[in-house]
Amino acid sequence: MATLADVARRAGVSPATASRVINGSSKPVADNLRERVLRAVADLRYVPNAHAQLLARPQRSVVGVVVHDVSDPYFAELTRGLQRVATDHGRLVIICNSYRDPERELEYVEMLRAQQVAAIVLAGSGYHDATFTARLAEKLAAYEATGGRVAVVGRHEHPGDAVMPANADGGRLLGAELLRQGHRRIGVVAGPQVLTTITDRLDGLRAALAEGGHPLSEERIRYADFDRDGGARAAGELLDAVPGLTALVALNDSMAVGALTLLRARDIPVPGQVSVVGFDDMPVAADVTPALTTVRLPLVELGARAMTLALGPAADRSRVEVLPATLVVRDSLGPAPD
Amino acid sequence: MATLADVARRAGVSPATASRVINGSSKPVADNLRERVLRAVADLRYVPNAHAQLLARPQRSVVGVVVHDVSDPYFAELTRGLQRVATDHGRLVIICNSYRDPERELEYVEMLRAQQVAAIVLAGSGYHDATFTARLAEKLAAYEATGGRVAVVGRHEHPGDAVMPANADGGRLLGAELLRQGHRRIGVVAGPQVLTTITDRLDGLRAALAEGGHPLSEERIRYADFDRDGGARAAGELLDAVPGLTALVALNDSMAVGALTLLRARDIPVPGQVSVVGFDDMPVAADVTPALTTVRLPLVELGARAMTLALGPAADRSRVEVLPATLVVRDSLGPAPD
DNA sequence: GGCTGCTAGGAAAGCGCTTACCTATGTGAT
DNA sequence: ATCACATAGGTAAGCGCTTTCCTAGCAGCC
Repeated sequence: MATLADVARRAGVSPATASRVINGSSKPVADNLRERVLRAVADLRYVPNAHAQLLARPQRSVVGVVVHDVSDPYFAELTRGLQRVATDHGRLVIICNSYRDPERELEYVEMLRAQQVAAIVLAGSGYHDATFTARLAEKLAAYEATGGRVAVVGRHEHPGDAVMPANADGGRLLGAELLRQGHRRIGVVAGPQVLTTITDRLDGLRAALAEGGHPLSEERIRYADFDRDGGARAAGELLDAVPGLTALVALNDSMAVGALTLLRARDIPVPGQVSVVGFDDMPVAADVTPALTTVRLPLVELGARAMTLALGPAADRSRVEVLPATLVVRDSLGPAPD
Repeated sequence: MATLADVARRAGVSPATASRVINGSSKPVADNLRERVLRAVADLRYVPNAHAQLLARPQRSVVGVVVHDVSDPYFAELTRGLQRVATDHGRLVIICNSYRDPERELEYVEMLRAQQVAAIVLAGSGYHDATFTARLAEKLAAYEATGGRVAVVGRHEHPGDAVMPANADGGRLLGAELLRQGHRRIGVVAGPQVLTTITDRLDGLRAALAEGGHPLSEERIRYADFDRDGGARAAGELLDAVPGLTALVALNDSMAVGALTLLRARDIPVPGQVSVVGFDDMPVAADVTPALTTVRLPLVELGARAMTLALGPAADRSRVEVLPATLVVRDSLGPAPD
């Protein structure tokens, strides 16, 4: 690897001068020297060593992002927003998949700190686990103490900057619409109960149903894995457990698709006999038949805002932005049968 | 940020000793000293500066990945394989989205070189553009000259290690199956013609049809954008241009879904009147109605193999692994109507 | 022509770490 | 008791870069 010294030697100047030319320093350099340096750079295919640069002038050029899993469409969208803003700021981004393992999340924060990243964005859902939350907060504080910036998306663990989707509002929208269409016997296909995202959505749904005079009873909620199979299984259990069920609320679209699959397998018409609604408005929601009624979260925007907070000027106090949820009406929800 | 020197001072030892206990060096250290160092590390929440470490002992801990777009399910899957292996090797991964912009790809290679990443994995499709290919090869060579490792997935540009999906075989499988089911008037919804992935798939399809005695005529191919809208538009044009068309081959699943949408909008039964096949077997392929017959590519495996090559021992000569494509039969392909 | 005052370029320190090399201590053998 | 040797721990160099500080050279002025 060619070094600055190599370039300087070849150009017949001091490393200081070479550095000044390469970084376009404010200090003026004679044109002939400048040219010689530039030629040497080209000849040697010199690229400055980012680590040495960082050591000499602490100006971080990489940001870290911790998500549950980039290959999940939810995080793929979120990440797109994060990346866009990071790229606009000239930053590279390290993406870490925690696969919903809190321990791994902690490890990654540590590794990112060691990498001296400019900022860490933690995306995903928080956990109902006080011990973990405390340890995470502690690690983040240690990182921030060294000048790092932190922003979280969709989770509450951090006392600083946060961008939140209106999960509870989304649940509320769904509940209200279901009631409006006459549904009373409603089953809920929920994800893992430890995730705050799930409980937030559920809280909104509960509130809307209670306000409408038809409170949700706990035995009509099934906590399952956050994917198709989990959705199908939970839907099956609910169908068996609740006679006369007219609607299924899945707390994300993957589970809703699973529920749809199960209903088709049982030859139950959707929405003729049972309506299904999802959450997140993933691309798949529009592609299935019937197309899913769901709640749209501005994921790209959420990611973009989070990265903007993380990379923009630090605020003296914590900023929390909430981005609205909207109902997307498609075919999978219809009026309740008599 | 606490430094090694801080730790050493607090523990009352030299930086050398502190370094030795922290890195578990082979040199033995007395237990009481070791303990004091460890306590100091804990007290100060010391995390070694990865850049300084890298400068002192050139042992890269980060790898770079360049993809078209992580939020595209194709790359999401690929990336999952890449990440898994990188994580197993204890490496963090920087993911760069080129958004199919060759210029940006080049820039990223440069930035990754500056970051001294241990390896660069270039994923996606190559371009039919000799100038670009040469420039890319040159940049990669410069990077490799500094000890970096390079592997490519799904592209031919690199003289070294490569992992390839059997794109042509996939096209061939589709062609053969179409013929077997009696289809003769076949339209092709292709992606951008500059992508080698597209032309490879097309070549396989062409070969199979030609071997079956029904060569594909060029006016039955429409090059469009690689997404739903492109697929819908191209499908519409083909339907209008080719009377009696009985099958539509889309060169990826997104375009196939677009085609399906268009056919439904025109009330054309699938596969009753027109069959549709896709490529890639993305999750959505199983979710649409009718479920898509498509070609499965082992994407996770492809990514994993590429990262394994990139992180494993260097070979003296280039290794090219081809991973097989398989036909996934679902409902969207039926026999040709009379 | 001699002085001041500026400027372009170089020398060198230092960022945080690892490690080769050296010193001082303790051990065992004689 | 003396010496040789092994060994724990320290000293310092150096990784590649930036930047402060300094020097040498020059122009401009009286």
